[in-house]
Amino acid sequence: MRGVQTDEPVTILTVAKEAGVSKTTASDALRGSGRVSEATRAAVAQVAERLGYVPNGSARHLRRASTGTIGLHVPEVLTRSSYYMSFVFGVVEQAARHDYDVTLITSGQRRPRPPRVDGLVLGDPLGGDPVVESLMATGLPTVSCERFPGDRQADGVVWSEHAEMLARLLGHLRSAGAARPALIVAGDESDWAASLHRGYLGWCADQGVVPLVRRVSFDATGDEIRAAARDLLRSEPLDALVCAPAGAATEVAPLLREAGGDVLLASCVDSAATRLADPPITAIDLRPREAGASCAELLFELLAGAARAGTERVHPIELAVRASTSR
Amino acid sequence: MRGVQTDEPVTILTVAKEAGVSKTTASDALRGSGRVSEATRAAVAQVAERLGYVPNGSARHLRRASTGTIGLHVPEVLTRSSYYMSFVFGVVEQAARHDYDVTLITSGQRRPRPPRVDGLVLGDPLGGDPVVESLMATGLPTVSCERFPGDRQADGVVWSEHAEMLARLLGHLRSAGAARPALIVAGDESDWAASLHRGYLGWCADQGVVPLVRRVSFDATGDEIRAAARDLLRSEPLDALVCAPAGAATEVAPLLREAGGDVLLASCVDSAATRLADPPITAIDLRPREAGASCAELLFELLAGAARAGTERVHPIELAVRASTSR
DNA sequence: TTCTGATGCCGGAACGTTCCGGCAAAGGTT
DNA sequence: AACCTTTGCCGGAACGTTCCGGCATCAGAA
Repeated sequence: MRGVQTDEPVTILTVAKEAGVSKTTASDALRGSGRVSEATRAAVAQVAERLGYVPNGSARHLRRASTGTIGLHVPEVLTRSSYYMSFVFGVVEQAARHDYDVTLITSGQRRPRPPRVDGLVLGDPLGGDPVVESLMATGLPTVSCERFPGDRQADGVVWSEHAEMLARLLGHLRSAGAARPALIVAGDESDWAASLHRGYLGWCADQGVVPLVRRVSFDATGDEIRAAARDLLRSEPLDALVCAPAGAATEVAPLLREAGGDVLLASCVDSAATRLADPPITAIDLRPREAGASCAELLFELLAGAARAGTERVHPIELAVRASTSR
Repeated sequence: MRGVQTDEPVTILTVAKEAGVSKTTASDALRGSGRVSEATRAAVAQVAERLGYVPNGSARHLRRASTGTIGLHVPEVLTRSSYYMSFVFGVVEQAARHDYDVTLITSGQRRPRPPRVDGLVLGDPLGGDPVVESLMATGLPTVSCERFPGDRQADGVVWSEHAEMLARLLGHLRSAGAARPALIVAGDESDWAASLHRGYLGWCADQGVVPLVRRVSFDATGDEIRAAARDLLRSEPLDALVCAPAGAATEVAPLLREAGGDVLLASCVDSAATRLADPPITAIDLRPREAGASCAELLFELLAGAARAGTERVHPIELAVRASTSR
């Protein structure tokens, strides 16, 4: 059995002819538009099903002046992080549900003009990123995951309560015996890092704790992060350390272990690496796949006019407490 | 500045009119088809550039009876593995280079009929996977990464010399003092695991070593893999362990450490987790991103007729020797 | 009966591109 | 000079869909 019939494509004209109606009626019946009797609609639908009719996307998009595609941008620098990978999958999955394709836009390739897409999803837009700036300037409907750290915001924003969750994490550390948890966090070019920093300072102020922060660059290497951790270990008697950047916690874990001292360790980004570390590392699960899906969903609502520009949505995140933060 | 001109789309007719030629000539000039003088070609190209002309993909695909999209399938069970994520990015990147979009096909969603794509890339097709079977039956040009463990093969195959590389790894372990390296590997539903198993047995036969293998399921959990490792530790005095499944090595590392015994450890799949483990774990770098790109490239050559069905290509992989395999 | 409006269906145009066939002019060959 | 070939360009058709406007038919109201 060779499988499907590859001989000739079945178009709406084939369906119409077979059902004994005009192409207009066939189209209306299948689309639910126009005026068609229930009997005809059912008959056409059945014929379409039987023939295995699949509408030609190109023709539809040409007629409709849409592309059937959304663009997705994630910061190039962290492309390899599993967070963004999951995020991408979430977007793709949700887009597929709406019969949309996704075109990946990387910072790497120069982008002289707006891409042929109906809308854009920006994952963690960085302030000052020229590609993001140019995408925001296209005027296309846009949804960003986390706020854009600039003057102008995207038409839709999906964000999470990072500051609040960090406060919960810090509270957990304190109840586990840490008097003064330290923080390693990136600069304010991403709204996520900025929120964490702000949340940390706020918690410290509330609790009467003297802040202990080291800042690293957004695309910090393992060496840079270890240097920051070593610096913390040198300067103070450290009892707990929260690492914001993805992968940072696993990178400093060996350092803390060999330093002895029983330092509690937590990460602001959960991943397979933190889950499988020895001991497993307490982390904030950002649920990236669901975040991606949520961004895509909001974009489609914007495109359909079901949501209006300026809509913001909170994406719930979770705290996964593990062995690394118990004595 | 509001950015680009969103007023009215610039089509090939706009360009033609502006350049003072017909749409046919404009199209020929830009596409490089037909007969156009060099002077005209340059003039049209310049006008197109100036007006920021971007050809309408839908119209082109409609005319050309192509979709401008390729489908990509990866096993659902390991979607979260960073190997597949990198693989996907490799495919997307290469596709973008050819002005193609990529639609992700997951095993999850039921797929009643062939998707509207020009061709398919199958990452690690599993024998018996119904989705893979149905995709292979569509008759669409298909490239698989690793052979399909069934009767019929894809039109193009990109594969790596896993058996040979494993032999090299085993040789390295032996020269590091291991007399009888053990192997934890999945069953033969994937060609990759089957090759490793075969390669291991071959090496053992060559070297006069008695094989020591434990098999696990393809989507083995951490528990299943740890159970296999514990079983090995119990049965024999273990001096070296090679873990085939992605992530398996990092899962058994703590076990080996607490067992003492100084067991050498290596993984058949490199990842951030193995690189960052403590100590870093020797692993085979499958270069997934490049593998994805290679699959996509082969598919495009098949589509263009530049490669013929049945083409096979070897994708080079590398051995990364790290601290986990030295005494 | 005739008018009105709703209902069910349809023909044709349009979306922007590519490509087939054709036509005039220029150049080359007998 | 008559003929053929090449070159450069063009008009029109086609891809498959959606949608605007129109045309019957029929039921109910006048």
